[in-house]
Amino acid sequence: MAPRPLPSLTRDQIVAQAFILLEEEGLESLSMRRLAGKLNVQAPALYWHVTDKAELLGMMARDIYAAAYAGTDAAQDWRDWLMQFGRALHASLASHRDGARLCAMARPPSPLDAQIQASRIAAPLSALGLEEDQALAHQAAVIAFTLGWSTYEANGPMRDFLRQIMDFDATFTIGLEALVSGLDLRRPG
Amino acid sequence: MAPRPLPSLTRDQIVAQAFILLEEEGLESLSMRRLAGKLNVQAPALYWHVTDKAELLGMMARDIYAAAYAGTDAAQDWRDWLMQFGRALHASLASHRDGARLCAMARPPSPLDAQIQASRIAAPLSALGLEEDQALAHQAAVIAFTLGWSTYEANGPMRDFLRQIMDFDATFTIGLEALVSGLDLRRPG
DNA sequence: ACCTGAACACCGTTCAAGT
DNA sequence: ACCTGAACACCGTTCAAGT
Repeated sequence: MAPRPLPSLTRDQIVAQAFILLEEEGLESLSMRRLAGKLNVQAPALYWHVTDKAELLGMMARDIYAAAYAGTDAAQDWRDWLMQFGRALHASLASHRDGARLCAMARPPSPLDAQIQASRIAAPLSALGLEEDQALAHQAAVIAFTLGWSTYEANGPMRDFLRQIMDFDATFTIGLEALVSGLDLRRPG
Repeated sequence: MAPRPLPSLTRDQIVAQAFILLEEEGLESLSMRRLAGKLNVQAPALYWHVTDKAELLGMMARDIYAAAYAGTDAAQDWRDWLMQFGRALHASLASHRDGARLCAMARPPSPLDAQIQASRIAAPLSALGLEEDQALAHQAAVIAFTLGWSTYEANGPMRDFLRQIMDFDATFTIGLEALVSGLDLRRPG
């Protein structure tokens, strides 16, 4: 009765619990009301910490991408970096139920200054010798391929069908290698 | 042959009206109730023609893919076919509001026999000399890349951000070319 | 065969009011 | 500052009943 404890909600707590709920029930059942229930709070309470559900999903997607960057170690060259990053993103998307669908529908949080953001994103590849334009284009290609692939992988019936006719993980790696090799061909020199 | 007393609903009508509603209001507002309203019918009436909303979305996704295949003409070789198909799919996804998100969440309709379906899908590339395994793997790679790319393109804030730092269409084509070239490298001979 | 009316069990979000 | 209670305007889906 009357549970009014000192620790109040934080955005991090909300996101963490949202991931738990996602794992347990799937994206369809990830509602603000259920999430609030898990946090022993009424649904409107969430709106003090978060502007709307889209922002919450955006924060979750941000975490999934962040895990991919964190899983990409120091690389020999930009091709190595892209391969590592593609595999890490693939793993990160697969590590959360409906991770790919979540990222497919999430809007990016806080549109900061585009140029600053761009050079931050390009930084790891720039450090390996790519110009910023190329760094962004190549990374976008790898993300698109990986997100698209993971989308199919996350689609139950589609996955069951494709599993019967190909080795899913091996074919992903082959495709990723093909993409990175192809990007290499376009390099001057 | 036998004349019907009144023109009743058909699945095709429902799908056609769903595309109109999608264009006008977006995926968020594509509800069974609104769709029924547009068809001058009550919502439960739709459930006589369609098992559920997921099936309806599946039929819409099927049409989007079908347009991509229809937009792929006779090709010189399998690389040409993949390039054409990638561009046609890109165009088809972009031609409907939220087309990529729709395909990302739709489940494929009617899981027929996997082997039969597989050879149907592989047919155009098999005719150009690819073995069925390669045909499926290469087509899956192109679809994944294109769907993933279109997903970002359809994401309003993300698109606005990326537009500032790259030429979206040109970079798509470059990535697609890189992917297909890279697949070519893996060909024996 | 095909559709309506009414209902069930939900949603996201707002907002005055409490603490 | 942080949360509740109550409400608004919706959802997808089921099902008995009508035609």
